[in-house]
Amino acid sequence: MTPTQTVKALAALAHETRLAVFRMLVQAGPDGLTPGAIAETLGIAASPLSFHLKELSHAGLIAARPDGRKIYYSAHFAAMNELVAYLTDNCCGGVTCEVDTAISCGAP
Amino acid sequence: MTPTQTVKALAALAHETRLAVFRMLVQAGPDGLTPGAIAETLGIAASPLSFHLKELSHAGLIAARPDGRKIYYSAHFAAMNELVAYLTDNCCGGVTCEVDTAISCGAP
DNA sequence: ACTATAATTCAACGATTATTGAAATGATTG
DNA sequence: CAATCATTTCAATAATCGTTGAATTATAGT
Repeated sequence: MTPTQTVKALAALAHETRLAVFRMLVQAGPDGLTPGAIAETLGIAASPLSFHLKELSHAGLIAARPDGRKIYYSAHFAAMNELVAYLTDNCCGGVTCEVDTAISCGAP
Repeated sequence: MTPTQTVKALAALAHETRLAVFRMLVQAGPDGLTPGAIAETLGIAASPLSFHLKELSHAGLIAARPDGRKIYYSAHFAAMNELVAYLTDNCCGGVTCEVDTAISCGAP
């Protein structure tokens, strides 16, 4: 993961609505949720949600899976994992520092 | 950690220079680094670095420890830990999902 | 006290980002 | 094929963020 990609991902999460959306998707698991369901739960309009989903998608943090006229968005757990790993990489120079950032979600 | 605090922390990290600074401090460990050392390594001017250090500090991600006319900045590992925990909280609804986000840095 | 060093502060300009509501796309249903 | 539902796109406005360079504080050494 390049610094630029990491900055993109962090910027995507650095917004109250998008952070809430991402957490919803993380908690929802691999099946994901539709924009309609998210909008209803968070009480926001469809238009801004679509904008935020695109931001998260662009940052590689979520994936879209069309199904009929619905679209299921789900968290991209590998990307989340890499993001965390990037932040904690070579923590304390690798000395006197135990880091465990393994995150295993979704696919077995 | 509140959503607002989390957004602040993520926004602080969502910048190329600040991300590089934070990673330097994470790798440097509890002793930290001075702005002078950071500025020289990253090849940036003192003024913008000071601005970015303040941002990181405001977000609670780093701490300042004055020593004479130098100031040592160090990563606040607990905050990093909480940030990661917030992102992965209740991952997949806690079902069929193994998450381990323990990060132990600094003090033995 | 005087000078040099370490770091911060300030104001102003330019650039990026978020929000709004209306209109458009695309796919099912009757 | 027309109606409807889910979602996206668009343009304009408002708000926020980052950079610059000069001026400022505070400490250390002579």
